[in-house]
Amino acid sequence: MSVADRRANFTKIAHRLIYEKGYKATTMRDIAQNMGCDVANIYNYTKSKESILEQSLFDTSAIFHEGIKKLMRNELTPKEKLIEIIKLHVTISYERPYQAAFLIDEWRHLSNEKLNLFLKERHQYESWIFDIFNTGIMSNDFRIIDPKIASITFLSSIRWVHNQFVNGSSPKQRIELEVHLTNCIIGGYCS
Amino acid sequence: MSVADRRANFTKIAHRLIYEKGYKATTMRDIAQNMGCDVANIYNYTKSKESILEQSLFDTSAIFHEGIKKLMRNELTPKEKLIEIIKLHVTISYERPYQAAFLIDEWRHLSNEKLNLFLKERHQYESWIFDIFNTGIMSNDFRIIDPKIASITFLSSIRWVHNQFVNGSSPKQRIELEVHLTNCIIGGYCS
DNA sequence: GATTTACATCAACAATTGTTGATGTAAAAT
DNA sequence: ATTTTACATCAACAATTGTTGATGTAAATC
Repeated sequence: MSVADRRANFTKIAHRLIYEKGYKATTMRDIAQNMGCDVANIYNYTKSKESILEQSLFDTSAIFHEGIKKLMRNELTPKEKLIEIIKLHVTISYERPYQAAFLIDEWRHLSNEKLNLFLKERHQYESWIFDIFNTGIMSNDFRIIDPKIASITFLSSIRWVHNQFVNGSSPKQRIELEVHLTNCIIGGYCS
Repeated sequence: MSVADRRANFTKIAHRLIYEKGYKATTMRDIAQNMGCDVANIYNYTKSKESILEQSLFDTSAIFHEGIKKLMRNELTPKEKLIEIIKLHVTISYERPYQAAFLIDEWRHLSNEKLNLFLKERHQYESWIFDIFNTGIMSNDFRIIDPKIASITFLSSIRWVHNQFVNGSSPKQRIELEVHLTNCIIGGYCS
């Protein structure tokens, strides 16, 4: 096992535990036990408990931002943009289900300054979604509805996707989920 | 302030804190401070920290079960049943948003025996939803889709509703949300 | 009026928490 | 061959945790 492998293994174990028990309920001793080593040894892999959460959150947040920025530049219709965003969420949730979950369940355990930064990033992401609905409603691509409610419900219906992938899901299931979500969105929002 | 009022006040404060910070991160001293009294005094209102969570979870779970049992007895079409379930979730989430949130976010902090009981209740609830989709797909009321995926996505899209009500929402917003959810469901699942 | 119930404070407990320092060894890089 | 990096253990810390017992007072019930 290489150095990189061992570090990856630590991260994987830590993320799995935090996912299963929650950040607060996961102790450094829990992680150590699951790695088969002493508590103090954990600090060879991470600076602190919070930095585990911190890195995961901001890494994954950045991936979401990259994805949405790319598709916002393209000349897609509002409907096509929503479909691309669904794909983005499914892909990330498939590739890193634990970390996708942290973005929803564990961000509040960040310390104050990091928390503010995180909330700022999240708000920006939500604004992009809002804009898509706002534009799409004005242009008659979507049904007439409060764009705020629409963007919130849209986000909510794709936020939970990671749950389907935490126990290992087949590529086929992934496609089926993506298709279904796309159908629901089109059926629910589009005119 | 009557005795009942004071107990209700304690419950309200405790629930708000647990909602905001999470069960593990909320200490008995936090609750005491927000009540303006000493820590030990809290134990005049509750047997233990866990019993606060326990009571909330099983109380609210019972309300959901009552609601769904009643509508399953009625001779409704699958589509009408879904609409009634949406109403049920919106109503409960409107009346007790914190407790609705605990059903999703905090149940895992129950101790072993209570946890098993809770999971059993939840599984039963999910089975009812599954049955509705299974029936509705066979009868051509719904589009052709894996009933398991359908029931999971359906539940996911109504699970978050409490978020809209935690900071006090107007009756008008409540109606608008209910209408929108109904439209999305009909558009997304029905043929 | 006497008694029970509800509410309050203080001090203290045992357990658990994240983290550090001292110390050592095996592997990698120079 | 030497030095640095990575990994490991042990003991201990200060702080925080849920909870209890002793003790007292005000309010409600009888």
